[in-house]
Amino acid sequence: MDTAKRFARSACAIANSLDIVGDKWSLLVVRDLLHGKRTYGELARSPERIPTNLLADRLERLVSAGIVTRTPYQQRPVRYAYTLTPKGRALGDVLLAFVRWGKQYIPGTLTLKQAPAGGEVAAPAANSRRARAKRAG
Amino acid sequence: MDTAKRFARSACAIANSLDIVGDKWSLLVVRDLLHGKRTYGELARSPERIPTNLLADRLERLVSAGIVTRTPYQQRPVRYAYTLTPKGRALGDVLLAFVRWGKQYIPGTLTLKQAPAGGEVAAPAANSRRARAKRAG
DNA sequence: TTAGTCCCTTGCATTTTGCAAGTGTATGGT
DNA sequence: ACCATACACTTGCAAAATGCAAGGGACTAA
Repeated sequence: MDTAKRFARSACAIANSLDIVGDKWSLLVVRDLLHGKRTYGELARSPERIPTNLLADRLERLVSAGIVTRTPYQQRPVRYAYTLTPKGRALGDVLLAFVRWGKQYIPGTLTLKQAPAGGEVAAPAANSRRARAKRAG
Repeated sequence: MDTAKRFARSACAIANSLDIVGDKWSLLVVRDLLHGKRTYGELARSPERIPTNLLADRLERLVSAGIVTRTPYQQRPVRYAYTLTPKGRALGDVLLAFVRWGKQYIPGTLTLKQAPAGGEVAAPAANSRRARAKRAG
């Protein structure tokens, strides 16, 4: 198969990298995994509050791109931990470049570790029957 | 104004960088400008073939983000050249990180300079009356 | 039972993207 | 004058991606 068919847009390494992680969420997920987060819930609670359908979608894509691995860490019920592959860990260099650029050119931005409350945000308890009854009026 | 209002998602430098250039096209435009392209037409003719409405939109956004400057390079008709500001040139480090990652982990990808025909693709002559008549049947 | 947690899925409205064609201003050729 | 072409966009519209809110299954603890 030739170049025209093998790549979506061109053979450029930048273009193809962007086709994999060139959106507003993928690299944030990688960032969190690099910071040691491992579960869906931990990722969902990050300060940017990724919508859960997008989190599920991004994890799936990252897994099929060979950037993330999904492994069960408990049974009954089975729960999965998401971890970076070497390919995923190598994105750390890209993230570092973004951090340096952002800190230099976007006033007020920080590394997540410097953010208040350790970069975590509390999640509301949203799915109890009480909460649902309350919303229903 | 506090952090919650000043940033769209969080104070994280990565998140805010992605809010500016975290899509599939912006960094390709920056790449081309770094490679010395200067006009709308040159940018539009890059191998990835950015749709022209998106090119116009991205240039506008990059200008208002302080990454690109638009200056007239001729009169009658007035034509503009797009060039990178220091903030834009500094994105070179991000692009370099993407190139290294892509070349290592996405088989077959290249630097644009290594691509056939110097990374350029011919544009069809699409707006002549003859071409239009031909399409109309 | 009831409440709560965890990990997602689903429905749907809004926004973004992408394709194709059109527009306005100019130059060069005949 | 007339035609072809170039350049730099704009416009219209369909398709895809995003984001919000709610739903749901599997389980634990009270």
